[in-house]
Amino acid sequence: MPTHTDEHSPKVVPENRCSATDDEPRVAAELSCELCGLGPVCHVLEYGEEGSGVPEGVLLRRRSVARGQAIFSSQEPFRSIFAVQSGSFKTLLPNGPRAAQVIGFQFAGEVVGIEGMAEKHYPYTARALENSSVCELRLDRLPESGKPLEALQQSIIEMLGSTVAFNQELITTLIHQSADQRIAGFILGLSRRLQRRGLDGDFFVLSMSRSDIANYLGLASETVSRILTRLGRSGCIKLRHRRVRITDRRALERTANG
Amino acid sequence: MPTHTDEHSPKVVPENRCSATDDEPRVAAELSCELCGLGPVCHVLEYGEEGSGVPEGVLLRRRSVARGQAIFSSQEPFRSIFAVQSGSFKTLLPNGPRAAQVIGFQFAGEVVGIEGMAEKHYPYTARALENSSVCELRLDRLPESGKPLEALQQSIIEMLGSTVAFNQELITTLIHQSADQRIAGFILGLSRRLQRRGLDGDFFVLSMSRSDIANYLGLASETVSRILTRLGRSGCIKLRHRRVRITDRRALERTANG
DNA sequence: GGTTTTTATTGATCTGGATCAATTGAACTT
DNA sequence: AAGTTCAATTGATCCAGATCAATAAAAACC
Repeated sequence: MPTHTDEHSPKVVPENRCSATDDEPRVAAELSCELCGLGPVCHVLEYGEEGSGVPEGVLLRRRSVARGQAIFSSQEPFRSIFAVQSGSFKTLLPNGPRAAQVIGFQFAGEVVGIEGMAEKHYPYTARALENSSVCELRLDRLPESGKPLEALQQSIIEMLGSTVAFNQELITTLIHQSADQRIAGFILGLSRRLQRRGLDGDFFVLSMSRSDIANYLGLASETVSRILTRLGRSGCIKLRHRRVRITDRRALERTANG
Repeated sequence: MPTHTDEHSPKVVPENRCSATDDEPRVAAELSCELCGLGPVCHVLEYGEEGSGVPEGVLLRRRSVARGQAIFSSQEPFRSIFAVQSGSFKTLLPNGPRAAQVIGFQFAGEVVGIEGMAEKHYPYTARALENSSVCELRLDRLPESGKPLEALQQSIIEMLGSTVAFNQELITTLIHQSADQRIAGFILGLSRRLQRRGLDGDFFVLSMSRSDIANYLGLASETVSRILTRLGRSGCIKLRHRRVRITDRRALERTANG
């Protein structure tokens, strides 16, 4: 009988919870181009510059994506890379008979789909975790545009390089870290990524489910749940549903480093 | 890392032969350029063509590397990508206070170091597992050579793309597969990679230690040892010291798939 | 050759996190 | 407001693989 709730805490929000005044952010604001990871690429293409002569819509297009909808699917022929303008996505690698493997999450300002450029087909599916919007860059139309490719390719190389680095980090994490370390590190990672794009890194919404997190980190969803509440009890974070507030970053970092 | 598909038949007779008397192969033969993963790149640069006009030694250089020696180290500024001509290497990601993480193995015909191109510094150290030789391609000298970059960059993009794909596979493996599956899959993977370069895929030498394998697969070295002998007892492989012969590929594949 | 050092095998025990199972709670529908 | 459905929490149990420990076998060295 887990009724430790009522006796001592009348109507007060429990310690490890966010205060009731923290409203859910209704619709995420779109990120400005300066903070976007596609920035360098767009700059090469002279978007955002005055009188660039390239008609908007040929190479660059904005789309909104409903929660649960995919912007592209695994095996589809490659056409475009996308930058998240608002909202968030998960990427899924098909995994034979088993359920798909979550191999990444993307937030505002981050780029999805470059891997497709190398392989000619998207290797994974990208699915919106909430109502979102993206910038689509039609790379397959680039030759027609008459733009020089060299600088663009260099940007692509750099983006692929950071993807490799990120994945190698993840591999190390999966091999060496305990479940607690992984989850503390995951929260910190999200926080830093949001901050990099000028968003709030201390209070944010986990747009993905517990089982998405579990799948991504190689854990059971029950374990994720347990550890999140434990992190709440130990004062590192305040957690309510999918809203997280980092209350003791130091302690969280200590947990992440073992 | 698997890069592109070969259409030529093997020209090199590998020294790690299939003799019943288990002789240690003394010095592995060097791989021909047709079977090398750098092939497309070299082709772009018109190496191997008659009268290419580019003096050998400016862009391309051959080096031999003693066992235990590093061809480049993590954090060093990027200069070259390398193709393994003979022998084998492991790549090591520094991992804070802990021992370095093995993030990959490279064999004849495979390419090492491209990730450095994106980051301007090598992210990892590449160390020879045995006496080996490499082809060094001085990409930093490329601008001076007056060669067009576009096609080369496209090859780099493709190589980085397959690295990403390979790592994402590895992540899935680490998350979903049991220790037995990982090791069976590891052996099969080595076998396929050797075959792709025209080498013997049924009998080969594990040039890396049990703990290198363990580190790479996220296991304890004792577990690797135990499972290897178990695979031996079940008739999938014959194992003596570091020499492996695949005796029942079917069964091995069944083990790898669970 | 013999001696030391490193690497691998095998056994015995222990544990982090998976799995099974039962509620509880949110978010949609109507 | 009351179902209905899906996500999350919490508890109890179990096991794959880590860890500890003790040889054994290669490789390296003199």
